[in-house]
Amino acid sequence: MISHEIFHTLHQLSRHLTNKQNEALKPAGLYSSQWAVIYVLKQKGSLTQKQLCDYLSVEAPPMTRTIQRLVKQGYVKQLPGQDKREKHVQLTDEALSQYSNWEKIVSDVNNGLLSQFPESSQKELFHLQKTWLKQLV
Amino acid sequence: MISHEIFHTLHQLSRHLTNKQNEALKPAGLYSSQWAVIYVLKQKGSLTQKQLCDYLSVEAPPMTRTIQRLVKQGYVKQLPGQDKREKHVQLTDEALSQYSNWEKIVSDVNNGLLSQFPESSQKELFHLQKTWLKQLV
DNA sequence: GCCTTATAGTTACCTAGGTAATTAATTTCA
DNA sequence: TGAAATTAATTACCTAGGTAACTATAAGGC
Repeated sequence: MISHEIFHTLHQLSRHLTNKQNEALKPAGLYSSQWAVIYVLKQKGSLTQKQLCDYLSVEAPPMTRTIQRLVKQGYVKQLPGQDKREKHVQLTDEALSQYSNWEKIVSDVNNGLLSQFPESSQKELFHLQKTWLKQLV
Repeated sequence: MISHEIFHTLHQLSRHLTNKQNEALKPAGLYSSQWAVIYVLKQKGSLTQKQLCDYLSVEAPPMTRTIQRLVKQGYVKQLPGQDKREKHVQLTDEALSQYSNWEKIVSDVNNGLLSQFPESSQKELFHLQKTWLKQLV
């Protein structure tokens, strides 16, 4: 019965990686959950909170909190949409000007975490994860 | 730059699996974090909280909370050790008598989550995860 | 022996993410 | 058109896990 071990190892890996990312982002005043939102917004431009939830597979309430913190820090603004229920979220100029710094911080920590792990293994792992996840969702 | 995708996929997988386990355990009145403790205690017999933290790679405060809930539910007891700072934790008879039910619940949900994922892939994924984790810790 | 340091556990407080219930705006449909 | 159902976002409250500060016990150095 290998299932228990797979789940446990995956859980530990996930926590470890998140912790390391948070540690690296701390000097920048950001948390990993905030970075995830910023990263998506940088690529997509403007999204409703619902769209952000769908992209990141997160429920609405935690998304509301993460965005409100980003708004308070001045990194994100919420614009009312045609549909008045929606809030269109986008990065501020301040966030755009800092993006490359943040991107470097995250790239560096990620590369450090992967540095001893051969690229072929990375690709294989990624492929397996993606395949499994696709079956589950 | 594959790193961001690996981290994101792994994070999503971990959340999804935990959510499914919690859902399955709900009728039994248990949470996945409690099950993790019970599972270790069943195999090891009696452990101090420190040892439990080390086995599960969890900090002391969340372990205290999880154990206190298990104590309140009558599934775990804390015995003072030779070293009076320590608390030796072990399963109660009540927990032992229910263990096989819980074990079946978790096995079933785990197997369900893995049912479409070939066993060779499971083994490969587990191997890669374990290898990576070993490098990180 | 005594004082300092280390360790086990707890408490308080933080982020991350989940469900349930609520509100306001939009759709649907009879 | 007007009532009912749906949807986007929020609020309140829960578990999960992290750090910092604290308490009580144990271990070491003098």
